[in-house]
Amino acid sequence: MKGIRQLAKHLDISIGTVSRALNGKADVNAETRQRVLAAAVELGYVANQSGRSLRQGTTNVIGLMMESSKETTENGDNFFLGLTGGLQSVLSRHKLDLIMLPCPSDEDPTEYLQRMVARGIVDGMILSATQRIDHRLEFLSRTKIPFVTLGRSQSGGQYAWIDLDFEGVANSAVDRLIAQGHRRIAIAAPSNDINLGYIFLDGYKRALKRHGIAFDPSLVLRVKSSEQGGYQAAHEMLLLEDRPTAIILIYELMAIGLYRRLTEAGVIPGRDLAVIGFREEPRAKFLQPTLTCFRMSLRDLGVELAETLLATMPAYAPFYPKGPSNTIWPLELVPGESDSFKLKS
Amino acid sequence: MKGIRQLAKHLDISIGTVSRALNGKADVNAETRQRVLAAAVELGYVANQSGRSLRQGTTNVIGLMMESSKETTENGDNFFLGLTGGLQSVLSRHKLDLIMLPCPSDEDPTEYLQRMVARGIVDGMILSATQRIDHRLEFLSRTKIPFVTLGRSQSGGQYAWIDLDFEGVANSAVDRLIAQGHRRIAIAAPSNDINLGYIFLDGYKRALKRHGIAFDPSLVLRVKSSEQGGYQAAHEMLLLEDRPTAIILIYELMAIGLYRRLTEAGVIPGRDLAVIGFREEPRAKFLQPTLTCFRMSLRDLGVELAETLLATMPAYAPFYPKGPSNTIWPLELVPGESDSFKLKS
DNA sequence: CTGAAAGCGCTTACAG
DNA sequence: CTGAAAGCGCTTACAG
Repeated sequence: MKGIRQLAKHLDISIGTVSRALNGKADVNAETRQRVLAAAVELGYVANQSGRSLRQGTTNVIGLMMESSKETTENGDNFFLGLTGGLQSVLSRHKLDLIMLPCPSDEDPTEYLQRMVARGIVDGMILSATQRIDHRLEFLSRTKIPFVTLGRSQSGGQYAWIDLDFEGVANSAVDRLIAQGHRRIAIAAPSNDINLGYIFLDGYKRALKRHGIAFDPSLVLRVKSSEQGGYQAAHEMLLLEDRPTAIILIYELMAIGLYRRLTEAGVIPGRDLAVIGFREEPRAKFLQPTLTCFRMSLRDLGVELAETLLATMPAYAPFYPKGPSNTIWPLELVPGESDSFKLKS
Repeated sequence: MKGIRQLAKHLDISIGTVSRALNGKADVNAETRQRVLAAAVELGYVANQSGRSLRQGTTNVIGLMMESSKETTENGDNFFLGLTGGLQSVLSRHKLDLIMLPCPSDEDPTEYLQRMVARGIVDGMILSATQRIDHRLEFLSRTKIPFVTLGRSQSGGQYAWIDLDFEGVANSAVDRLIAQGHRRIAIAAPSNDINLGYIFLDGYKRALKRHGIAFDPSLVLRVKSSEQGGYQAAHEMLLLEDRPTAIILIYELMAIGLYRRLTEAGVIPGRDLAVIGFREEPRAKFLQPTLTCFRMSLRDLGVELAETLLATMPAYAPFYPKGPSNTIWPLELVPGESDSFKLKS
């Protein structure tokens, strides 16, 4: 005999009472509860999750899906680990555990997600790397699994999401560069179908328009979201006939590769070319000259993601009355030396 | 009605036959099996994991425990994502799923592990960041949960582990530096209680002894396993009265911070100071001059970890007859420019 | 306040 | 080859 039955026998009471005591139900004698709690600690008893899940229909587990693409893996990405702290601080309030689900790079993300959901190992999902057309969202909407995404999509209809303020970043960056006299401003955008690339490009176009500058497609450099991509972007930019005087990057690690290619070519950031990076990154802090970029708290973002998800789950919605929400997450400009020069006109 | 019952009703057969067909049991009529399989796909049926787990006593899930310490998080760590590909390629052979379990930095790792194990959400565990004294190993040994660790420990008695060949790295690095005329060789070792620091230090001492060089404790720089730690190591080294002519690093990202501090001080790696880094890292590939370091395949290591774990699990041991094993994982030296100069004597 | 019992969704001996 | 039934470990109406 094992499990709750053993514990009940040990205490010479019924398993029902043990369960109620352990789960903090009100109608349990205070002394009985103490005895049960003490015995549970003593015998190291913790309720088997499969038994609970089967009975309750919930697993008390929230999944964070990650796509371990080759690109991500090779370049390192502390993004997810950075989120977990904030996520867990919220989830632990409700005794929910967080697990990370790495989708193998050779498996279709939608199929992987379907498998995980159908197996019933999570009560809710947090998705990232949202694609412009993302079948995962339709699937989750259809099967009524609570979820929140980091990143907007054209798919999925009404759903909860949080996304970075790409529009704001594009505006700040373009305004700043134009104030310094720049007119030819390139951007390095991801070459895949991730939605943020499209959103950023739109923001960039609108910002240019506001300043009466014509959009030049040749200044949009499509590269991988990686250091190598940054290197590639610099390389392609240097080959342009009418070379831009400034560049905005849309992935944090691009700056490292970009600096390297520029250095090879004798082009000095902040003197010969204005560079504005994306998210502030410890690894990019060591760049010389220091990079102008944007700051945000991964932990706070994790908190917001968790609260937004819980707001969509009936069992927790009362605690988070805001309901399923869509949030644009602000980033704060951190001035560096990489764009601190006025263009001679 | 839902689940297997609904599927069975739809097909007008018993749930037992549905289950047997789905699970590939031999004693099912071929045509029946086809019908079941087709219907399952059509209706999107996948067996509920809680039901299976409860009945079978296994979850078909393997956990990879990660400690998202502040240090790790801030510096980014693609190490785990790099392992997942190899891990999953093995686990998927047996229809096992991999989940990553991030231990919150404010929770005791042993307690976190106990909670996860007691809840019964995994059949086996992969541990990392092994400490010299690591209570997790004793706990897992005691409760007979199959596990493998990345990193040796003094705890836990007989158990399966894989560890990097720190001794080999120390030997190669020291031999190489001494061949170039170096006698004062510093090392930057982690300041926490992680076991690899101790093992590396031992290897380093033995290598020095082999060459008849006295060990000088002041040349052991205890710093954080991060870029900042590398910066700190360079800083401390520059303050030493009798400055070393070479330094060996024990964490891959230290090189980046170290280079930065050296550059600030006008000390050029590969000319004024020989530097040998640890694991080859895409992020460190951009360093100039190129870093001498050690290469290994994270994917292959993932494969080995998974196979070693499965060898300890009765249900899978027949496929991996090597049994619970201890493996020293080799690393291959990749010569760079950072130590390619002969010391004038 | 407590106990006895039902039942969550599966898999698997067992009977035929 | 298939069906009927037991039972994995829990929680929770229900009865007292």
